[in-house]
Amino acid sequence: MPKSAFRDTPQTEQAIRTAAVQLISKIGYESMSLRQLATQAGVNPGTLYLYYQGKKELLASLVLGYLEELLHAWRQSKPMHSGADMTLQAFVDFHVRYHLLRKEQGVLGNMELRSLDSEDLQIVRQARRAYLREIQAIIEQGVGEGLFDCDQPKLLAHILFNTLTHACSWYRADGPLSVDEIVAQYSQLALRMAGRLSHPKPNLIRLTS
Amino acid sequence: MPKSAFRDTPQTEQAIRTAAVQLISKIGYESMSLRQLATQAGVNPGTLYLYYQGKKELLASLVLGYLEELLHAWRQSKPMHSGADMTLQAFVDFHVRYHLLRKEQGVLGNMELRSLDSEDLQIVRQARRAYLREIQAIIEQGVGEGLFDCDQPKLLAHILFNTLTHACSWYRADGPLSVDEIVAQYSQLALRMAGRLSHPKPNLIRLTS
Amino acid sequence: MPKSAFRDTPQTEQAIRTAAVQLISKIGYESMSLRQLATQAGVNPGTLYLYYQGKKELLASLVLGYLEELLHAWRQSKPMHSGADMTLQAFVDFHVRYHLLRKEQGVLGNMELRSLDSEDLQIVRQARRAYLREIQAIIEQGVGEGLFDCDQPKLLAHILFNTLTHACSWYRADGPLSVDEIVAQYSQLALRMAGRLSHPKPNLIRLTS
Amino acid sequence: MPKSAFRDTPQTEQAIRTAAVQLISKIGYESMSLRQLATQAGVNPGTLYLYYQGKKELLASLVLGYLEELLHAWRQSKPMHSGADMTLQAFVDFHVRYHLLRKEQGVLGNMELRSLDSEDLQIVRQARRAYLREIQAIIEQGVGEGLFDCDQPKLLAHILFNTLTHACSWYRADGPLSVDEIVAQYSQLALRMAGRLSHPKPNLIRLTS
DNA sequence: TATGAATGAGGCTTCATTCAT
DNA sequence: GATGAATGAAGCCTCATTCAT
Repeated sequence: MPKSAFRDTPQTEQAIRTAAVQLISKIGYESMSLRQLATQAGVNPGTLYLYYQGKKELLASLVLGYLEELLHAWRQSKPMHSGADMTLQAFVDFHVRYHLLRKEQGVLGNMELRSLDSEDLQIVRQARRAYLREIQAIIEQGVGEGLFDCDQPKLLAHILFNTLTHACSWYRADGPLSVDEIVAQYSQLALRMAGRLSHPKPNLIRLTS
Repeated sequence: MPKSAFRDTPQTEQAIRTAAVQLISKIGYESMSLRQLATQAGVNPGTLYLYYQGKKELLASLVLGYLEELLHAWRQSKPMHSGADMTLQAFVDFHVRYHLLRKEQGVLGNMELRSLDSEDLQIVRQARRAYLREIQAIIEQGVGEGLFDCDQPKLLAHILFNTLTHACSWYRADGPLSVDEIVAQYSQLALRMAGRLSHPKPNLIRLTS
Repeated sequence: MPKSAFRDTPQTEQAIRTAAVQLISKIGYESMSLRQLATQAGVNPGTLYLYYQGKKELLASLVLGYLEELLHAWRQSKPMHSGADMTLQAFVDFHVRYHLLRKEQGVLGNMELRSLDSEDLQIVRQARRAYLREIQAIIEQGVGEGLFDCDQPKLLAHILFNTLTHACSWYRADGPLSVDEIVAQYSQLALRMAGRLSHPKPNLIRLTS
Repeated sequence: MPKSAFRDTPQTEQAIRTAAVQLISKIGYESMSLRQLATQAGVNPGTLYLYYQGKKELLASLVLGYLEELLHAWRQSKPMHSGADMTLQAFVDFHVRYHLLRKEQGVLGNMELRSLDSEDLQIVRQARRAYLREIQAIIEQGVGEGLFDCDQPKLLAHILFNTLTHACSWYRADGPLSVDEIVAQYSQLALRMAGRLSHPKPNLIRLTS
């Protein structure tokens, strides 16, 4: 499983990115000082500027990297030729599991992006939209198949993303629920939110995607 | 509709609180400087310290005030002697509407509270738990009545709070959906998440809560 | 034993003065905030300005009061018609005892007066000089009587004042030396510093002061 | 004449230390703002924090440096194999001259150390004690040699330090007394305070310290 | 006489950032 | 590619002081 676009990034930059994600998830982006980050990454504060133009660009890059990797990973693991209900379950499994195992990344997924420049913001939003479209597509497929009932697939995709990502804000490895159990919970929840019909209308002939 | 404990708060303090909520919702707590806040509130920076011991205590007070007012308002408006499905709908209606009309407050409901002292944090968490218990109670009532299907009511309450509050992070007054429509969407969603049974098992005699 | 010029000072002002001396001796003049002082004195910060024009004037008044009271008290207790050696001993007894029993005042006696306005400074210095002249007079009397040996009486007075007042900076009520023992130590020291002659030159007729 | 441990300190730090000693001696530690200090040292306020953790640590370092340099310098210049009276005179000569030529340092020697952290305070006190022990040793040697009469050598050392250091609080280069004359005055004073016996008891065999 | 709310200035400190080496 | 010293701006907070009541 490739580490996405940052596979062959120099060691120093990886150290910075890893340290940044950890720090941001622990104390928040605004609270993280670049001195702290540099210390944690084991480099000099000035070094950060060899890789990023400033604190904001670093954040943009992290969020973007997160979203791109997420999308990439999902595309790798999503099932082909499945019914929408199966695909949705696969998605929930993927998304929740991905974040529970990378709790630090979760904060990037739910982060308020108020700190970004509007330019960076647009790029990030685009990447986010690409991922949301994947969810939306599943829902629309399900509606088309008569499996789901949803009249605002785009909105639901947005809400689902928020709800699923939220898992990692309360999950504790030593909590009462295992990862599998949590995934199961969210899986059920997602199907319900999508209005999965117990008895799909089988006769309806769907012609469009 | 009571304005909570801060109804008869001195004019200056109200100005501070209002300005703080607006600023925090716009640029975030960490990004808000007390100079900014003072300017927006129309007072001198030093004046803030006549009302709060510091920036953190201000945040704690705001979040606490928000949670207490929220709980109070809900207790005022919640229907008595209704079935759990009706009550849940009433709750969604109340909670979503409340936040859509007070978008700035919404950020307080979803805010990471990393900035708080552990003492303040505990108080805030307690207030939050009190509100979550209200949701949990509805779900449990519904399960008891054979209307809902949920084996983790506490968790669902937590998730519901997050999902519903999330509404105000994307709602635009000039967007395509009206408040009523949004409320309807979330209402349906909430019922689904609670596993509302189309055909509740009427004959089943429930003895336990 | 009258409390000097501040005998019939209003209760509030006395509370302020007492609190101020205590606070200054404990944390220093610069470190003492007027809020602290007001709190300790049990009054409102604004009230201080009914009695003093500002922080500096308060200090000037305290130091002045201290010096005047000191001079007054010494004049009350100094022996008449004694030899200079007896008088010096009486002085040391008085001065050291006075300060050991009023440790807080001691700081006023050794305080750097850098914070004062030059006008206040002059007044304070004048009062200080008046007290120093008392010491100087004793020394000069002793020299005249052939009891002491000192060619810089004014300087010695200055040094003596410093040395004796210094006592209260190290004295602890629970230390190994009693007040009486300390007084005895300083008494001996003072006589030695004044060059007390074991065998005063008795035949020398002194005509000048 | 070694410049102590701070001889080969970077230029910037030396500028800070020098400026700090000057400012503190002129207006006092509490009154000195770090902005003032930075300006005087020709650096940016933030630069101070590259060398010291805060204002208090700076003071601790200055006082400690002063005491260590003082002790070092004295150990360099103290005579060997002299009688206690000669050594005491050498000490007074050294100590008074040292401070008259470095009036700014004098304030460090007499400073109230209320502003220090208790940890720093302990270190400073230890350094101070080391220097006082040098004085005490001279006195005790003199007593042992039958030259001095003093039953509280430790106390006398303390008082002597205060009295001698006090010189620089009134000395003016343009005053009536030259440095040599002042040294002579204090030299006589110190011998007297030590109870120098005109006719030491030569036959008395001293066995104890 | 005394208060309490408010102020403007300035305190110490830390920030993101730069740049010569 | 990386550093360490330095900066200017700004952070939170506290100060002495004023003034309507």
